[in-house]
Amino acid sequence: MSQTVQRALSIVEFIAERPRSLGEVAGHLGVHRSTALRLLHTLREGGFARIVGGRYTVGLRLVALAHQALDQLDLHPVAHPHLVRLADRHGHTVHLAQLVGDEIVYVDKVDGRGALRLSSRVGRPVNPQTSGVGKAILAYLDEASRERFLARISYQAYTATSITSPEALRAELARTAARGWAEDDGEYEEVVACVAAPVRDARGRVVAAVSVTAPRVLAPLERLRGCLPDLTDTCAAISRDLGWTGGDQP
Amino acid sequence: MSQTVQRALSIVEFIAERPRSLGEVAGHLGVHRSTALRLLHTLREGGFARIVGGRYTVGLRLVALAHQALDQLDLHPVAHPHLVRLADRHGHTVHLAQLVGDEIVYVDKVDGRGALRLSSRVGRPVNPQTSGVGKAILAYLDEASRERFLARISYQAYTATSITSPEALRAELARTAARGWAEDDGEYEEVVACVAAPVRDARGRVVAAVSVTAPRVLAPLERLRGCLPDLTDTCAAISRDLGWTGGDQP
DNA sequence: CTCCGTTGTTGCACATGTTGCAACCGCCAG
DNA sequence: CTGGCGGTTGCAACATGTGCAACAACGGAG
Repeated sequence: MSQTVQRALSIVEFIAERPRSLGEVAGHLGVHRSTALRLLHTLREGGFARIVGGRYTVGLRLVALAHQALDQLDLHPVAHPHLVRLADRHGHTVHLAQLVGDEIVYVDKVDGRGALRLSSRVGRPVNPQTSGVGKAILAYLDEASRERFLARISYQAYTATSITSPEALRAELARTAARGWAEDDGEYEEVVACVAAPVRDARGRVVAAVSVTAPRVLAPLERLRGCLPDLTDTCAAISRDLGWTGGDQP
Repeated sequence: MSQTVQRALSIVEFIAERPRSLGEVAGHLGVHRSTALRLLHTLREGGFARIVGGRYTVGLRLVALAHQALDQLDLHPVAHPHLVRLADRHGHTVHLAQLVGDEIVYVDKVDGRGALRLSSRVGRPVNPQTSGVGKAILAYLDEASRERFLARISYQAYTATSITSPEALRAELARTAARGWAEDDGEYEEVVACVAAPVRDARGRVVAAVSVTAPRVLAPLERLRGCLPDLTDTCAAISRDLGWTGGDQP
């Protein structure tokens, strides 16, 4: 493991929070100012950091690489037009989460029309047990993979409706599989609800999910359930674009 | 300058192109496989790389940091809803480019409805002399800044309509300033045209520009000019959201 | 205007972290 | 079964990264 590279990556994380001075970076890393300066120079030269008003912030080359990486996921460019239309028809925020390796992450987000913004962020992991997209993916994993996920979950009680045990989550996933869609009824943030449905790849495996999400004051769960026919049609269309040929709903 | 960090960043650039094996990474850097392996392990641990099917590709943590960085730009979250609506009304791709330090970069892009995709990419620099957004920003820079930009441009003739001299560019920028908008008539890619207008910050300085862009087969320049009232209104709205209070068009 | 403290920067000696090597393991094709 | 290839690891050598001391610039207080 490379200590120098770890330091550099740690700097990038630190300056992404908000612009930072050289001294703050040196303090954060616990190194001499001259060490921090050299690391920052190298990050700047590579486009991963830049200086604005005497403070260091993230460089635009990193942003370009991130977009390049998203385009490589295959799913994002295929799904994005569908998500935009779905968000447009319902006026609510739409998320796409994908199973990437052994975690589920948000890979796209299309904002709804309202002024309220949801805190989810592309690139970040999903809470698999509280989020609609997490449950919509977990419900269709093979048992061994699913149990590995369940074993890693902390079952924290974020709100009164959070799922707090593996048994309760298994029951919820069984319900999800039976009806073909998942929901989040304020289980992570009390004021947010969503419905979600799975997306299949060419071989019929569930690799992603899409959700329609809104603050409950604007759209309680019952109202979001009204989006389900359109949502599951959208997921079927994305699945077909990925080469899935199954006739029934994904 | 840190050689080890340079190597790590070079690895991230290399694997962002497409997934790469350990041997390819070692060959690209000119180092031993064990050296490349240690660097990749550190990048993986920091979330900047991951393994898929025995090959290394970009990690999702980098994607999350990029979105965080874009949110820090102040402009992107403010402008994005306006861009989405503008793209929706016209059905064409909309770009937002921002003056960041001493370069102009694409910071947002909302795809149009057609199947054709434009090659522009968020995070990447703009060609200031061929692109509408580049010209819309350059036209309003103070003379010293503008001349610095003009001095750095290579004036390559990408197409028959490219601007190929500083004099021609100065004339074009004067026209842009006089009429309040810029255009790209296939100057970088012959098949693409656009119109663009400037965005001002709270102090009235032009800090960004928005363009409506389309393949010429779908929307020749004359047709895109029809979008100009809506485009300049949108830029005025974004400018007001940034605190600009000038009464006339930006 | 002067002085002091803070921040950013640089040259250099040296400590240490990085590096390549050799060997190993697993896999696959012949 | 064998050989080649790719991924991995322990270790000694050495090349690089590091902290230190000193310097310059800047801003604020007196």
